[in-house]
Amino acid sequence: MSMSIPLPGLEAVAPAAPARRGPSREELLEGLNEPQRAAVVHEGAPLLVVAGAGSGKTRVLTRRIAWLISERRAHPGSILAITFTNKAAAEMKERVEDLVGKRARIMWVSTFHSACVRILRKEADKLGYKSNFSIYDAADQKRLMTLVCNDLDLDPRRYQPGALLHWVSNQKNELRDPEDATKDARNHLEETYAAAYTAYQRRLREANALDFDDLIMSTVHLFQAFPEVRETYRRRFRHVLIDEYQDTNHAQYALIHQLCADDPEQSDPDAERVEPAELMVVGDADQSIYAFRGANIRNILDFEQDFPNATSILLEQNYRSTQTILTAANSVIGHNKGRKEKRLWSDAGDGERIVGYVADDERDEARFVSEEIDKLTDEGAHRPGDVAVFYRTNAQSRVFEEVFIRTGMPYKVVGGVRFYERREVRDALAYLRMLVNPADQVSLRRILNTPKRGIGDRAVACVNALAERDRITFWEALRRAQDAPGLATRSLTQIQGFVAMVEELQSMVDAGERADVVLETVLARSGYLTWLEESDDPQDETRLENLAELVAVAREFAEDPLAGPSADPTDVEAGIVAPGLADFLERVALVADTDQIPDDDPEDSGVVTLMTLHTAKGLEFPVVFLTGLEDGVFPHARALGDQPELEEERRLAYVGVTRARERLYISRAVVRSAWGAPSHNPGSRFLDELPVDLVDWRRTEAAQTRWSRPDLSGGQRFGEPTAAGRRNFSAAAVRADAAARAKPAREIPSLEPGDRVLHDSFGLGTVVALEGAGEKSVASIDFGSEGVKRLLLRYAPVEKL
DNA sequence: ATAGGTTGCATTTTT
DNA sequence: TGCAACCTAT
Repeated sequence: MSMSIPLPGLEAVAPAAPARRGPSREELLEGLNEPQRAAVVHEGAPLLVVAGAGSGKTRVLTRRIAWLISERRAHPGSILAITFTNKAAAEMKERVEDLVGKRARIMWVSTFHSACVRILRKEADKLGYKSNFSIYDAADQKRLMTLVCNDLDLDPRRYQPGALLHWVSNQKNELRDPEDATKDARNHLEETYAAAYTAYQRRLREANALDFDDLIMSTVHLFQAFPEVRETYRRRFRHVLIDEYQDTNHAQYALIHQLCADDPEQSDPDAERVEPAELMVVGDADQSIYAFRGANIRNILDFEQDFPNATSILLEQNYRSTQTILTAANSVIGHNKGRKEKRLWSDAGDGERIVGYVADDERDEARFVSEEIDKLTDEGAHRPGDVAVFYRTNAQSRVFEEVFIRTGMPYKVVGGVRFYERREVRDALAYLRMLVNPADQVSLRRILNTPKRGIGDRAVACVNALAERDRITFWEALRRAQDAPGLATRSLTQIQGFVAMVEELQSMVDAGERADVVLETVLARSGYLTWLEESDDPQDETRLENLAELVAVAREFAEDPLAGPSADPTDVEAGIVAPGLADFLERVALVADTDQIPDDDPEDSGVVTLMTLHTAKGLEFPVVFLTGLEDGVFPHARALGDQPELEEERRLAYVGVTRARERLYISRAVVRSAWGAPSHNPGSRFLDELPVDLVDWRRTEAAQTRWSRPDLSGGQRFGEPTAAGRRNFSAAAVRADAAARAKPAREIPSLEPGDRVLHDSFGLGTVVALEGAGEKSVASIDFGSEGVKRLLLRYAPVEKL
């Protein structure tokens, strides 16, 4: 009989007698309001905590976990808590640890993705993966999809990798595998998409890689296909807590369901019935702003139907903002249809009125913001670090930066190009990834000729041809490059040098060398450092610094005994594993960034924070400027004609407003330059949804139109350069044509159907047909997986073999 | 192999 | 307008 079996290692560290006396009941409930307490002590049925903005949901989560451990004697290893960021997970863990001590460490507090990776590493073989699989992020996905598009010879104008990936992501979020997608394709477009999905997924598998969406989907599929595995985890996790439930997608919902709902098909009917885990989800439908990424607001709206007997608790008391700000927020969000009524309230008093400003243009708006911050700091009321400026799109940050630089206002833009997205950082990580997982073709090909070592497209094509002929991985083909037909001796020598270097580095990894040491060796041995050092591009200076930073991150990681989301603390504490290179890579793949948000150090006055509204979610600032409140900007133009999208924009506005603690400013520009031409924008409809008496308009449109009326002919004049650009286009085409004609004709290989040829980028091919003669001769050549191409022989870099 | 020109693109992005 | 990716000419 299979009783509840803890996972290996659990008993080993289960503290025999926790010496430390836990917190008392009173301590755990101290300072909580009634509904918060109810949520903390709730037992049994699934619980939905509807937590309005600033209502103390993190407190509820941490206290509840502490309560479970210390009052209800739950084993910490039986707790699974899911948050949306690793940062939030780390904070939560720390806070629980403060309450109940070190034993809290063996809880699983992580993101969906980290938790799934942990499960998948253990069970990878069941799905036909190796446990050293790579995790592909957006950039890797794009590279891979681009390869697929070339493979399938898709018209790049009709089928863009980005659009295909978006579609694939949706499929995965809906748990639909390539077969499902193919089966249900309704038209040619969908068939093509499904074919791309199929090929993309095959390539991922060949690379022993999973993308972000796969992490969730594969775990769900694993639990579906292997009931005994599912049961293991169902038995293990007796308490499941999910934060930000409104942002879950269907796949994540399914995963929760597999763990926490009644299991109709328990694998062993004789087994003692496993009671479903106790589930608590926390969220706020009004703050659901990620539908565009697959989040499904229905998950939270339908919770009570999805989980029978569910109860819900409403947290409406806000501990963050003034009543004025909350009334404004309630009023705006009240315009959304079909939402469950919720009214935030505070006993902190009304506070300041909201300040409104209508600017002439975006410059004027930025100037107003800057001056207003100056005033606040001069008065001593606030420091720059208290202030945040929010906007709808990243492009809007530019004017603020320009004006802030000029006025000497210290600021920081959060978002934009991130550390781990920088080219040099990605290169370095690609090296590390291919060392751990040589099948990882995307990483391997990225660094094969970076820095330049004379392994160009042509050599790659030859090796790739060999890989396909012999059905081996690209890496295997590199090792056997001497067998590759058509490979120049020089290229072969280079490849052999590369292979030797990689094998040497791999032996370091196999010996368990620390991540930072491997990284430093990679950078030195590959010639990457020398390459940057010898470059005269001033940007490469920064690149070197970034790499130094990356090494520092790796070192810090290697020295942290509890590092690595994959490293089960259970194992680490038992001395089974130390964090290695693979763990470092996992951290880097799953953790967005080293903290971008400036921390609030009371010692210095800090800097103004600039960010998009999306990034602002979960944060709070004493002073908030909500800018660009114009129809077409915010709400965004693409949402104007669409009710659901408009409601999501409104939730975004709600999120923005509720970030403010004391002072809220709202502003808009009458004229705003949007890519080239200036446009006249009407005020945001959200402005009309604010109670009039709450807003102190410092300047209105009436006041400003009197001075300057937007000049429509001016707009046309601005439009002209575009037309000039169009003319340019044809002139350039003519020039290019002339240049082509002037160029001496290249020698045209005489070909016959059946001839074998080598093409610089398509690799090996067979001539299928010929048309035309002399300079106009065109050959149709079958390049195998690259497809049949029609090539004008005068230009095509083909060589008869 | 690489610079320079050309084209096309332009919401939001916790993982 | 500003950029990034791509292509092409050297």
